[in-house]
Amino acid sequence: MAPHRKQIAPPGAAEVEDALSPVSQMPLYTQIREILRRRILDGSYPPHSQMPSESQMMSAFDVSRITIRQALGDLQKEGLIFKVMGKGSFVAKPKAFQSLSRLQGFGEAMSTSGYETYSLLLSAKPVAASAVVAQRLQLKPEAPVFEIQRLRYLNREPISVDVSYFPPDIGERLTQEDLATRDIFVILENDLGRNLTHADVQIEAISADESLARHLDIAEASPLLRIERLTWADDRPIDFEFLYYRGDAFQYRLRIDRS
Amino acid sequence: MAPHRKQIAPPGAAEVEDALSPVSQMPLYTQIREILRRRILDGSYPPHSQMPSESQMMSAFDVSRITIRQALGDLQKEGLIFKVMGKGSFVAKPKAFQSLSRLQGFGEAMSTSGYETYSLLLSAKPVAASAVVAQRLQLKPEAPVFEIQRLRYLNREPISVDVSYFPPDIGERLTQEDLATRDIFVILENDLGRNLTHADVQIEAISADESLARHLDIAEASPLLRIERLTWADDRPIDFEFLYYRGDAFQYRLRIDRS
DNA sequence: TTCAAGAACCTGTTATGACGGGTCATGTCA
DNA sequence: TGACATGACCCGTCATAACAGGTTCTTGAA
Repeated sequence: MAPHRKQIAPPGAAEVEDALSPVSQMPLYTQIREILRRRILDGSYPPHSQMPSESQMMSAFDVSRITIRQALGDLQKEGLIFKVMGKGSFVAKPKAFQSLSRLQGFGEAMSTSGYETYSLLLSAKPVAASAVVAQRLQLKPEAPVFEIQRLRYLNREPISVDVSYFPPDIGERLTQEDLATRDIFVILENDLGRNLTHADVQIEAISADESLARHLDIAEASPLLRIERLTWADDRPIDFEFLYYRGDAFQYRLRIDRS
Repeated sequence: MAPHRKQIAPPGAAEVEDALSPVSQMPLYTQIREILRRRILDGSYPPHSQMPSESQMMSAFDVSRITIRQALGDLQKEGLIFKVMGKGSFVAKPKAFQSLSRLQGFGEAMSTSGYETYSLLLSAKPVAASAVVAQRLQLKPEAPVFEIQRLRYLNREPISVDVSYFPPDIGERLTQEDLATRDIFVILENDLGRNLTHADVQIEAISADESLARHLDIAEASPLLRIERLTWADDRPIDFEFLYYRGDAFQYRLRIDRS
């Protein structure tokens, strides 16, 4: 048999509840995972409800169990569902703290708090992806990427250095936009029509090196928040950023729920 | 064949580099995952080094590829290794991290990642609440509160100083518990029957002062993550903490959703 | 009627086999 | 010598097949 690259749209099968991406390049388990995610988020599968069993999904999507399990496993590790042996898979309680931890651009977040922000474009040029950048953006090492370096100001004081990496096509389009006053998130969504879904964030503390200290107008070795943020649009990484915030001028705030 | 419940210690096979748990109940992939984790943590597989290929591990452990892949997949999810298609699996730069998506105690979070933690009790005594502490715990300034200072270790290295404030009744009961090895969260929930609901968190970067530097065995002015965390139980603030994490050894990770 | 043994499902674990597609070293040909 | 083709090797994806062990409902015996 030739299982590979089979797409999930079965010929003339109207009884399958969901028409999957017709000619998608994505793996089957990814397609199924996204369908299930959509059903959970739009309420088709309400919180605490039991999902169809693995064998039911095997029939519904016409794939093997290993494929279903990979999709479910992804959702489980995300925390969207949980499984109970002998019983089935269930929709987890939805996170109710999104108000305080929404994926927002810096300007978006600050302007709603009444702060005044703008950016100084330090550089915008194509470069070869470093190992980390390539891995995060799912590209080959040394693949061409677009690098944008900005210095962000809050109330006329420099507060952060942002180094962002984009796939080449996106980066080119961004240079035509007004990066000084507009958030990249807003440009990606409104002008480029990308559907931002979520971001993975890492936060740590480092010392400012000479370059960062000069840009941020602080002493060398001052403490900085270093944030690594990978933003996803429809399950494609679209924006990988290093953000260096002045430790004396910025705080990250959020609310965390006990599951 | 009867593959299930086979243990990994092959009869009289001395050439297998690692004698696996002889009569373990654990699944094979779990055993293999833990062996690989130990090799990474003890330096047998140094950071950035390439690990044996999946087929080599298949032979070495005498299991099928799906089993190896499940073990490697777990380690990858944890961030302990990363894979590059066409090349192989590699050991990631080690750095402890904690997910911010769930409200967890430090020990809870670390032990699920296979790290070893314990605490050294620096002090535990009643004090008068400072302005900030009183405001957060909704008490009058100078009201009596219970202060607990601990030095937390991760893999035998000091990683954070925790200063916690509790209402007096709670503080007294906590001193009777084993604060060295048990999470305060767990004690509050299980022993004191409190229903933890959420926490408000602030994160910033600061420089280590002399006292923190001495406790954490780092140079003065090294970068630290300073976390202020107010934990709530049924809409009453119950635990206010200052956490000072070494910037070179710890990071926070989270996923933020758009909308 | 009560209770225990199954039956029927469910997820967990594992083996085997296959093909797709990326990486890299090597050898061949111009 | 240099560019290119090739093959060995590696991870990614997917199918099929089994058995282990937990949950739940049915059924038959005491």
